[in-house]
Amino acid sequence: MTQDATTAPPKRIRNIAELAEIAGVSAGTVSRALSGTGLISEKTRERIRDLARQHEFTPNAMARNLRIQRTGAIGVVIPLGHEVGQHISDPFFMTMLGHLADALTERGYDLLLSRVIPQGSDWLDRIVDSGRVDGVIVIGQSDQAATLDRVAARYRPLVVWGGHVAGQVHCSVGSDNLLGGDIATTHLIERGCRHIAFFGDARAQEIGQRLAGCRAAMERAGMASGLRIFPAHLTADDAHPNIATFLSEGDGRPQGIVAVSDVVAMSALHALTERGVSVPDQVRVIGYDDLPIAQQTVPRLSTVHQNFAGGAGHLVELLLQRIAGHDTASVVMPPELVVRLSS
Amino acid sequence: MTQDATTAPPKRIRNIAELAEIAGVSAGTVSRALSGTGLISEKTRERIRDLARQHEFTPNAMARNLRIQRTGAIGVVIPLGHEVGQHISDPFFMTMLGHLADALTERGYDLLLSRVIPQGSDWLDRIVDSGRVDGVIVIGQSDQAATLDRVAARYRPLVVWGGHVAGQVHCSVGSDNLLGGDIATTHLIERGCRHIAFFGDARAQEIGQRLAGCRAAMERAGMASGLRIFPAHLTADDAHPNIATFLSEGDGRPQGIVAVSDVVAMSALHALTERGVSVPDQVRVIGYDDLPIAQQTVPRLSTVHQNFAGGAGHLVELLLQRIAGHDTASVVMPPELVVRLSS
DNA sequence: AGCGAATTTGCAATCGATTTCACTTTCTTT
DNA sequence: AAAGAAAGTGAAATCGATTGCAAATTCGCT
Repeated sequence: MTQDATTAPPKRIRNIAELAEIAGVSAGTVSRALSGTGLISEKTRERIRDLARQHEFTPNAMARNLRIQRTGAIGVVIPLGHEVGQHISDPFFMTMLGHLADALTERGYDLLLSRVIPQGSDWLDRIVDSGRVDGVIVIGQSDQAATLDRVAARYRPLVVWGGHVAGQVHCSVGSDNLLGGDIATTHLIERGCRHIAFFGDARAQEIGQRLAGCRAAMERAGMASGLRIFPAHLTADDAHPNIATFLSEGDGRPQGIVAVSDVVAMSALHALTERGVSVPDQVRVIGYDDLPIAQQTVPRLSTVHQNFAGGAGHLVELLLQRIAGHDTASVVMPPELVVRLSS
Repeated sequence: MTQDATTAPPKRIRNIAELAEIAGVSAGTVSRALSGTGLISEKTRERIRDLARQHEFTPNAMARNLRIQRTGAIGVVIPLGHEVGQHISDPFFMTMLGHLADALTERGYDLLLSRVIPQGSDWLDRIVDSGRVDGVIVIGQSDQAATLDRVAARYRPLVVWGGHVAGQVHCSVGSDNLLGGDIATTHLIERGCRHIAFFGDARAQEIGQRLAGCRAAMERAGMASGLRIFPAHLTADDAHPNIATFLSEGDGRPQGIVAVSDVVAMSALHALTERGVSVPDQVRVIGYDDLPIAQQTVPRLSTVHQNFAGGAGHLVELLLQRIAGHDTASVVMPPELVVRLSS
């Protein structure tokens, strides 16, 4: 069985030393030729690179990482804290993840995905101390603000997607949830809603902020008592029972729903239409996030736009700054009201 | 500034040797105590573990990986080949990714995400040869079957989500696309459609198979000439122009649409309702995948169910088998017709 | 041709944990 | 109490690439 030497190598090279032997040089020289760093003559560099290509040899990444003390990977953590039922396939996470994958790939980093259900308080320590990543991005604060602050105090390359509160230790990127909740509610008030229902579980920090914004708007309009809270989970299915309760209140029920996310809003929309309640005529609905699906609902969903692409860019940018040893301030982006047909 | 010794360690331990010095033992003993392997007395093990906990010390993963020659990470690759516009946030990828994350985490593996736009034919080689992962899962064959086969011939721990064709080299897990296309089409025929439109770009292997199934069903019904093909992209926005063309055919237009995915179907639904075409009365629509969003459309989408959870489980299971050195056969799962309200 | 300067290359230490082998300590058993 | 078995521990080699330093080669110039 004869093989073409240029396409099928006779023997697989396992490490830099073996290639060095074939090339008749030392391991150090091979390293310099392949990595591009260090002084080396153009001639031997080309010769060794050709040889490496012929033998389909790639230097072992683990050894390299150990030596240069960096991994070239960023950990992206999705904590599913207050929401046991919440799944990683939630469109919100996925939209964020997609943008992060783009931004990180562009800068030459790999993305190590961890989906954790925080138990105790050392879930994040395990990740940052694992030595597998150069930095960590946490998507969403959930109800873990204390843990985030504690770890951030000792581990610099950490940034978090979420809300900002005065005095927080960790560096965060996110939109102004207070303002977001406010403009969503104000919008419904302007459309004539006197009683408003807030669908969301306020144990998560960001959501608590949106609720606060919602409250502020109601108070400003002198309608503080018109706010009713339904602790809807973020999963689509869980919204249905809440809708049932909601409808059971008959004519005294709220005329507007401020949903904590587009997914919850979508679920509410669906449950309402199924029961013959017309949106927006009988009940107005507004979501939060402005995910791609918000444009595909019937009627098309009004919502509060969060700039995910920009946010992902900020997250990565700030993280690289922190990896480089610089200090960074949190970023708060302004949310934007997008009025479509559901409100 | 006095610090509580149990919560705030005086000095950060950098490696196993430093901890060994504090404990008054050798590095080897610390390794044995922490890793759980090897003979060691229960007493010293506990003592060293306590010490490690106090000092918040975790052994360096890169060094460990280098020594034991495994990374504990699986590469998950999303090739965006024939669909330039296709985004990682496509719900299909995300659903799959979510299930994979679950299955891998459960088995103690990390997930290294790569989103690649295949250029040339070495995109996959770079990943499998990077030395950063113990195995690779590719989500979707796109139009890269040749590359997959070539790499699979030399790199064992590789499994692919997608269709199966006779003689293929790589190990795949997926549903029977031919049958899936067939039952979707047959269903529309049974509902009285004489002319049928196929929305999808057949350059991708799986989609070509679905189209073939569609053709087979039409021929069996003696309606081979009633099939029209629209090369719709998988992105939501791209479907609109196709719908426009579709509608411009007036009364001679097809009465049924076989969409290549739920996303395309959703987009079609939306475009149709927006133009006042009633579904399913005037046009029947059936999707493919049965993503969570299929239950949230109006009207709720009929579709061909793919078992993603089971598929992800199979992918991981087979991959681990192959990592262990065993050989594995491809898995073809039966698709299932789910009739809801759009057909 | 010869000398010093500028490049290249080789040698060996290093990153941090694992593991074999040899040695010491402890425990059984008669 | 002594011999043998069993268990625990330490020293050193190992995984594979990088890099500071020294040695060797090439180059330029008179």
